[in-house]
Amino acid sequence: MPFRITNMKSSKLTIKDMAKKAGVSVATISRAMEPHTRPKVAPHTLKRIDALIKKYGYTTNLAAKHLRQTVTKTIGIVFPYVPGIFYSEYYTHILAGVTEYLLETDYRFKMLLLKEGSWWDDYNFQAGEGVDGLIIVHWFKIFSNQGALQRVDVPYVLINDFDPQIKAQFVAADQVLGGRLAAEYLYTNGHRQMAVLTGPAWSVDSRLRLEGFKGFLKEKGIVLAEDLVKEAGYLEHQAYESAMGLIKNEKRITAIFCCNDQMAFGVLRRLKDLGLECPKDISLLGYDDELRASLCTPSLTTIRVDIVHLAKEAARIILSNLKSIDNKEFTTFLSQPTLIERQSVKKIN
Amino acid sequence: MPFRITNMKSSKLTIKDMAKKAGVSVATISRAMEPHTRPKVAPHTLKRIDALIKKYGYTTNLAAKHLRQTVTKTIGIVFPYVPGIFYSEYYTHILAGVTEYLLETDYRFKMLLLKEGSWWDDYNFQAGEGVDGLIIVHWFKIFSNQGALQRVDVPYVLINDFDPQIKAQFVAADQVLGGRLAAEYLYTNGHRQMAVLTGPAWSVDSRLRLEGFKGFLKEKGIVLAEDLVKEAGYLEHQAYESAMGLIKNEKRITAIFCCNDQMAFGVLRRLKDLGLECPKDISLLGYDDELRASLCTPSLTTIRVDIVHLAKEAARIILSNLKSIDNKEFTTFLSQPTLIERQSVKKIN
DNA sequence: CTGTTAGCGCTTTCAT
DNA sequence: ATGAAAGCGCTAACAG
Repeated sequence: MPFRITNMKSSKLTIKDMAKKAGVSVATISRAMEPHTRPKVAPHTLKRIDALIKKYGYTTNLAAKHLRQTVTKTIGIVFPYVPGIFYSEYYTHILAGVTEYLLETDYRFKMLLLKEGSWWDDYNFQAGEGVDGLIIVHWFKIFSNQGALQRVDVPYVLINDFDPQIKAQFVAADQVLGGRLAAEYLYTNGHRQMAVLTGPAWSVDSRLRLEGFKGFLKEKGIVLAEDLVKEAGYLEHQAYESAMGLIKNEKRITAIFCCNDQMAFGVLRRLKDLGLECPKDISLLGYDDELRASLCTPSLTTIRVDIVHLAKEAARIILSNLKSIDNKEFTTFLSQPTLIERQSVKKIN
Repeated sequence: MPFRITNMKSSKLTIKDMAKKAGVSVATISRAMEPHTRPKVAPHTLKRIDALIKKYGYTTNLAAKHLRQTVTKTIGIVFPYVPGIFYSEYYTHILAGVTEYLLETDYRFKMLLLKEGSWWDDYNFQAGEGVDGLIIVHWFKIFSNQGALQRVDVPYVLINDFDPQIKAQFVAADQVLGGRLAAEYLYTNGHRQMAVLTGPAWSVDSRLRLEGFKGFLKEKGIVLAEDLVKEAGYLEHQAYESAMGLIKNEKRITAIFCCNDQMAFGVLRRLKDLGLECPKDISLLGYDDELRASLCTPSLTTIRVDIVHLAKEAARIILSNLKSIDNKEFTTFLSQPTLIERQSVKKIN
């Protein structure tokens, strides 16, 4: 016999109901609900109210509360609504870092997923939905429209995808350097004919990594052929597909630089399926240093960015900005990537 | 020269401001903001309003909006605020599944983190903070107090931690069966002296897994000694510590069943540091089948639950319940775990 | 210590 | 097609 739920929303108790039950005014109930106003209520009244609240399970209506007071004691993080994002440690470690930091504070945490362009295209999304401050990931993907970012109505910090044009607080890794490190390492190991698998077109970081990579090679007089740079959307399965063209290319490449580890894993699988060996036949260089990178065979040489640290930093900055509300500076926190040497790159001479 | 932000919140445009600018009433602006009411506004008025909205970047205040209308077109997920949760695929894959499903709909997604007991202890948390339906993970951790769960004011679905006592919609894996599979496999491979590393005390699932494990052994006349069952909070580093006592125990164990993979990885590391070999010296059995399980050395034999599928199912159910608001049944979706055989268990005779 | 009251920004009848 | 006005549930200023 199935049990039925009734829609309790309609019968939700309001502060008025509680006031009536307790024989006090709504103001008194209100005061009893917040730690810092509780001392204003007489102990015996408090006791009675608390009992009632417990009995009926009254909770304040947040919408109403936030309409009155703007402080919500909540930090939000915004991700673009792209498929597969939670399979990538890049995103989950941002979550890990931010929440780890916030857990030690009295701030709540909320994550919002935004469809592309939603912020602007449908005017019904609002930046500060119950949030005092915002950490924004892939701002470019969400705020592709001119100036939309400046309209966010709470203090915010952008993680990565650094763009000096944007006057905003950034917490980012030096992706150009990361790209350079990759190129330098491959070059030093004797590689001259290389290919690159990039992230999606909207990714500023992917562009910067490529820029750094190309930049170093250019200094060495090497130009990366157009057809040796392919987009694979940061996705493992897409890289698996795209790798084909790179490997079978008439220009015999000796190494592939993947703009994230996920894509490197895809290429690795493709190589195996093709009966090729890494690094013997083709060397591979990743980016991110995901957990799997040290476990796969061969273990993956990759560029490491301490994203958890970056995320904690973002949380720290947002909270500090909240304290000194209208007097903050656009500092830019830039973290240095490092190369983690493993087994996926062969030394050739 | 640092650039300054001014707190834009204070200067946020309201519907009144827009009405004045457009020379219409607030009602007209309101109608222009929502697709289904837009037809009620004359085309030329609409055009003028749209331009203004674009120009000033006006967005409606969600708190005010939700105070009037209860529908938010948003599904929320609630996690307990415990450290390390985003390092575990168990949680990130729940996120992956739910969002993957929701992405195909016109629902927004929001994730909330709740500190232990917050729902009840501080009465200021409210279930439906801008959410039409809720997916709740580890309900027991959040709603440890009697009846608090029943007070949630929106339709909800609980993922895992199945308890037949609770009259609610569950989407869960059959953890008892999972535990049985583990015991059966070890038993079949000749193991008789085994130990177990469990999740935190509040985890219903961990308890169920252990129950199933013990249950099977009991049928075979084997009783698990008290001191061979240790709690390690589902955490890798904690398992690394706890493993010590199990391994050095005078009762010479031949295998350890870990209630999640993370803990198995911790034990694996401990074994290595102790100069012991898995599975030669001690066999290991995990639970969850994380990505790393197939990559570590030795690869980990583990119990697999399709958590992504479970999560999608939860999202599907919540949406379907929302359609037929006060006429839903407590169906319980139970998924079957399977054993993934790899290299971490030795056959002994 | 407690109550009265204005009003946060919006949606939605009800008029016109 | 548009406007006037009530009121969602709450907080905070003010009065007592």
